[in-house]
Amino acid sequence: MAGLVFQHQMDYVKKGAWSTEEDQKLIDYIMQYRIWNWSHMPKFAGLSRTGKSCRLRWINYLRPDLKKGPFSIEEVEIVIRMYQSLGNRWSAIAKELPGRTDNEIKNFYHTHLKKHLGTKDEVKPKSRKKAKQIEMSNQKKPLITTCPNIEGPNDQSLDFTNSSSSSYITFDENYEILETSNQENDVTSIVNQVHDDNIVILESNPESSTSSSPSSVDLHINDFMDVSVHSSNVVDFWLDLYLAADNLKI
DNA sequence: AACCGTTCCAACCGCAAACGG
DNA sequence: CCCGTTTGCGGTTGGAACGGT
Repeated sequence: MAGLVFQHQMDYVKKGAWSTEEDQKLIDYIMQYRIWNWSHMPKFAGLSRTGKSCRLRWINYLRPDLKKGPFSIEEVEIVIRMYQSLGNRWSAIAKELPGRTDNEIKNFYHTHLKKHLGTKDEVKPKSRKKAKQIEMSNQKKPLITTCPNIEGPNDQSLDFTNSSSSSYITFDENYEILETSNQENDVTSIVNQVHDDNIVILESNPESSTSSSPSSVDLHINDFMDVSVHSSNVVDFWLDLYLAADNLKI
C-alpha cells in the first residue's frame, strides 16, 4: 500500500503527488463550502489527505488567483529588493507579489538567485541541538562574492570605477570585507583556489568605462564569458546579473 | 538506447505562533 | 493563564524532467 500512511486504526492518509480527481474534489468542496477548518474538511470533501496537505495544495497550486508562468522582470526585481532587506522571510516577500506564493518564491530563490545573491538567511535556533548545528555550519568557509558600490552594514562602500587596474574583493555573509586586491591577478586561479561555485569575480575595466557611464563594470564569469553590467545600486546590479546569468545559462 | 548526473519544484516535515475554550 | 488544537512558516527532500556521454 505505497503512499498510504495509517493515521489512526481505521483510516489512512494519502501522501505524495495529487491526482486530478483529488484536485477537483478539493476545488469543488471549497467553492461550495469555503474554507472553514482545514483539519476537519478533508473527510467532508472525500479526501484521504491531512488538512495540512489540503491547505498546501490549495494555497500553492489550486487557488484561482494564482499567477502561473515565469517571473517577470518586475517580480524578480521585487524579490531581490525584498530579499536584500528582509532576508529569508518568504511569506513577507510573497505579500509584495500578488499571485505568487512563499513556496514559489523560495523555490525561485534557491534555483535562480541563491548563487548570485549569497545568503542572508536568518536561522533562528529552535533548540540547543539546532543551535549547535548552526554553529557548526557557520564554521564552513565564508561566502565569497563581489559587487560594485555595495554598501554593507558598516557602510563599507566600494567603487571599482576609479581603480586603474583589475580589482576584486571578497565578502563574508555579512558583507564584511575579507580581502581586497588591486593587482593584476589571475582571476581564474583565484576561482580554482577556492573551489566555490558561488564566486562571482568582478573586474573594473577603465577602458570600457566612459565618463557618461561611470558605473559600468565588466563581469568576468570565467575564461569564456564576460558581461558588461551598468548599474548604480545593488538591487539593479543583482537584477542585471540575474538576467545576464540567465541568458548565459550559468 | 541506456545510463548517469543535474536541475527544478511539488510536497513533506518539524516547529512556532495564533487561536479559542 | 493554561492547554489543546489549528494555522502558518521555512528548511528539506523525492522524484520527474532534462541534458550529456
